[in-house]
Amino acid sequence: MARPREFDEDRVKEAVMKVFWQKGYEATSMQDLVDATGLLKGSLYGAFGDKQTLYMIALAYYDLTRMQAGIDMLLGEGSARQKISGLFDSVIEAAKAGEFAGGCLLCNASIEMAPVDSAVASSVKSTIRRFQSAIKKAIEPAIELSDDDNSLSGLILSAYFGTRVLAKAGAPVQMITDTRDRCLKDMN
Amino acid sequence: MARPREFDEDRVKEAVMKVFWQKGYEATSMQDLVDATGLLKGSLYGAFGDKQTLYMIALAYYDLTRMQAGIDMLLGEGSARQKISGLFDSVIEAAKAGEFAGGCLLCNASIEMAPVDSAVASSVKSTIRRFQSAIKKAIEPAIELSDDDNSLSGLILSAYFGTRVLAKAGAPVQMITDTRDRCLKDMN
DNA sequence: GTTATTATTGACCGATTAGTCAATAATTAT
DNA sequence: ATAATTATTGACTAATCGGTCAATAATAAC
Repeated sequence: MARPREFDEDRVKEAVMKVFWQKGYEATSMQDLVDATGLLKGSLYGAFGDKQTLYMIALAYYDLTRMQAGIDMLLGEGSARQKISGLFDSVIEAAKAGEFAGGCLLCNASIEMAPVDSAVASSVKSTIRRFQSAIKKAIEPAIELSDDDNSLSGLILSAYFGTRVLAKAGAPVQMITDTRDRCLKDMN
Repeated sequence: MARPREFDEDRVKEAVMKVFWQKGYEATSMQDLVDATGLLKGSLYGAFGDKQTLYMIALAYYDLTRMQAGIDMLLGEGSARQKISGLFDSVIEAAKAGEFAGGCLLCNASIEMAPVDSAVASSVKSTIRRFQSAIKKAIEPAIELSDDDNSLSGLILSAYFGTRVLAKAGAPVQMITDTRDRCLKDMN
């Protein structure tokens, strides 16, 4: 009963996400999003909303695609060691591939936007909770009964975010492998 | 032989640093710096240079004051456990005090600027190296001879940056104390 | 074919951006 | 006093910012 859209919604979300992922919120202009999506400004506003809304959509899409892939891996087949090792290996691969300097949109959003945008803060916190839960489940079989699994999952979570920061800083990959190896050592 | 400056250089650096620390590079306007320093735009440009140069100055001042304080603590008196505990306690205190959401300018710069500004990248990498060296020295007395002190210092470094991210995301303080406690457990 | 509805288009807006500059002021050396 | 030098001032610029909107186009229902 109306004119149909000429674009694929997911392709636009993916393109928007990648721009925010790579450049951050403030450094991204609406023109950047126009260039990346192929849509004109009016269409972007009409279909999705303003810049802040687009950022929330990008964040949700990152959670749905990238973070969920990690969570699925943590909850899937394999030993605890394999899973935690895989977590850090994905950071190493991203850093080597130069995928946006090995960065993580969730991490970037935590630093740039969460402190000044409560909607971002609550979205980020929710993803972090799910992520830590998955880590906790993944390491459960490997820790001693006397151990506190909260503290080890907390350490792995922190270390994971930390390696994302180090990767962006251009620190040597060695630092990431060191971090990974020492985390694995805690799981014998 | 010429008109003397009316401002104290360090006070201006401190003010500039705090604005960049709190808001990041892109979200900070020259007007923000004018407001924070009390200097007019022309004076800022004349005395220090453009926005990018001011950011580098802020970064150097952060290193000189905040990071160096941490390094001095790590290299000073006290047991290894006390020092590493103190590292994370400073994050907890900053998070509780709400000091710019517990953030760290070095960490922010790593994420926002290092990937797009090689001068920032090299400055950040240099500070990170000094910081890890201090951590390594601090834990040396506490680790077994068979241990690889590189990997433990790498883990602590990653975990430290990670807690900075978590603090900015507004994650519960529990996550930071968990991380701290588990790091200390590795040093028995 | 006509109507209703929605998508696309690109010109347009006021505000803000980083940065410049000529005029003026304050100092020291002579 | 005068000259030389540097700091302060605030008006100014061109470009870019996020966001709007009326006109046009494309579809489905009737």
